[in-house]
Amino acid sequence: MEETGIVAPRAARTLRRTRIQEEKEEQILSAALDVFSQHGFRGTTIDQIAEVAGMSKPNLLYYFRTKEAIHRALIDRVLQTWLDPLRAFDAEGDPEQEIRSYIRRKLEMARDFPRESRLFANEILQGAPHIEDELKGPLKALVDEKAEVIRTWARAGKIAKCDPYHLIFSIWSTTQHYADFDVQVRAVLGQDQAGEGRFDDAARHLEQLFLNGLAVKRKA
Amino acid sequence: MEETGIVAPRAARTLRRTRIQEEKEEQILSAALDVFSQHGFRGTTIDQIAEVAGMSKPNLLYYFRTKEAIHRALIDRVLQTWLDPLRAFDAEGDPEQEIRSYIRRKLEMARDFPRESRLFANEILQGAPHIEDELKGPLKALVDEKAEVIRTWARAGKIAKCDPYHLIFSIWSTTQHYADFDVQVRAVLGQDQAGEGRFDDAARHLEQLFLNGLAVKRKA
DNA sequence: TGTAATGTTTACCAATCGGTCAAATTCTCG
DNA sequence: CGAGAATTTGACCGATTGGTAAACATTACA
Repeated sequence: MEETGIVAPRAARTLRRTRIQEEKEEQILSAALDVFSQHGFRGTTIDQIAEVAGMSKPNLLYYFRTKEAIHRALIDRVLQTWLDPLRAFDAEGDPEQEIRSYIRRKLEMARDFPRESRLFANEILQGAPHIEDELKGPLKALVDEKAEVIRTWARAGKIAKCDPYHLIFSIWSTTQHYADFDVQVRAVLGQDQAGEGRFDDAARHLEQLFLNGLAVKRKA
Repeated sequence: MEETGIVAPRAARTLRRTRIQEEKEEQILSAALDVFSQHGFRGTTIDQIAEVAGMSKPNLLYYFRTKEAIHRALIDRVLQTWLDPLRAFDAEGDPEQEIRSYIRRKLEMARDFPRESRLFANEILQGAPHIEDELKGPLKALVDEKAEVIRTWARAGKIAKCDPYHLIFSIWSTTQHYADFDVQVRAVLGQDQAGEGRFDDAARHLEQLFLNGLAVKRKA
């Protein structure tokens, strides 16, 4: 019946959102982000979310009627902001600077919103049952558009010829790796890298990698 | 009581494995790989595995006493082979060729063993509760060793100076992306890329990326 | 202040969860 | 074949699952 992710409380007659509604829904979504991003949709229980959110299960279900509704609300919200950096990709800008800042922005998101990244990763890993249409529609359209920009740069000789789609995949995977595989990254780097310094190192490394590669040889 | 992942059937008095044991355990592990890699540990039910394996739940539990035992057996097996390509990294070899074939090997694994890759990704996403020690011990040791090799190459001027750890992360993430994020990759590329051609494109792209970067500018 | 709408809790439900058990069946090997 | 081991099954268990019903408490607002 309901189509929206965020569902009005059952008893609600009005369409306006109360202060309490605002607060509680925020609590729930934050708690759900914690749990969903770690255990995936099926591995998450409503009781778990309710406990993290600090409320009883029926109370939680007063705001979101089903587990799916919570999940969809989260996914919608994340999808909306997740592609902003790519949207910011400017065809008129300087290629080097555009790529550099795209990498930096994606890396900042991995650092500042790791739960969102993992939620997305979990969804894709499970075969994207809830967002297949989003991927094939809006996402593909956006990537197609930006791929054309990159291709133009390459044709103009501003960057080396390359497959723009796989280039985008490479930027996505390398940056999101620091959110999704954080545990592994920490384990390998050891605790000397306890702080956030690894993100600066990663930024330097990725900028060099994408702009210069390993410089083993040159075509020209 | 039991420490091993693969548990001998309860009634077994002998230590030898029967032909049936061999077959059934293989069926179970393959089915479990399907389900675990898609839904993670907590999202997977024994009934599900049993159904995919084509046997009853009690029958399955005759071969593996608990859900955890199945999962551990799988993880152990995957961990063992997953790092083989990195182990093959040869300090004496030609840097360009070593990196090239490492990328190719990892990409082949993403193509041929996507379930294994996703199982691993799921485990890491969930905070690596079952393999933290493996990561901090054997994995870190191996990476430390190979990082030193890369550093030596850089010092000898054979490749550009770079952070070897983040270089390895980059290779891992870009290659595994084609297994873990397969749905997204397919969605973005469209069905024209229905076959396995995307792996060849990816190989070409990644070789160029890592060896030449985008060649926007040169240090020298 | 009163009252209707909003919010919360306790008790509960059917279905599914991981796992057990004993009986029934099939296999192996002398 | 026959006997003992190995395998398979159905019936079952307590705990947990997603979700509901209704009584109760609180809030907003006329």
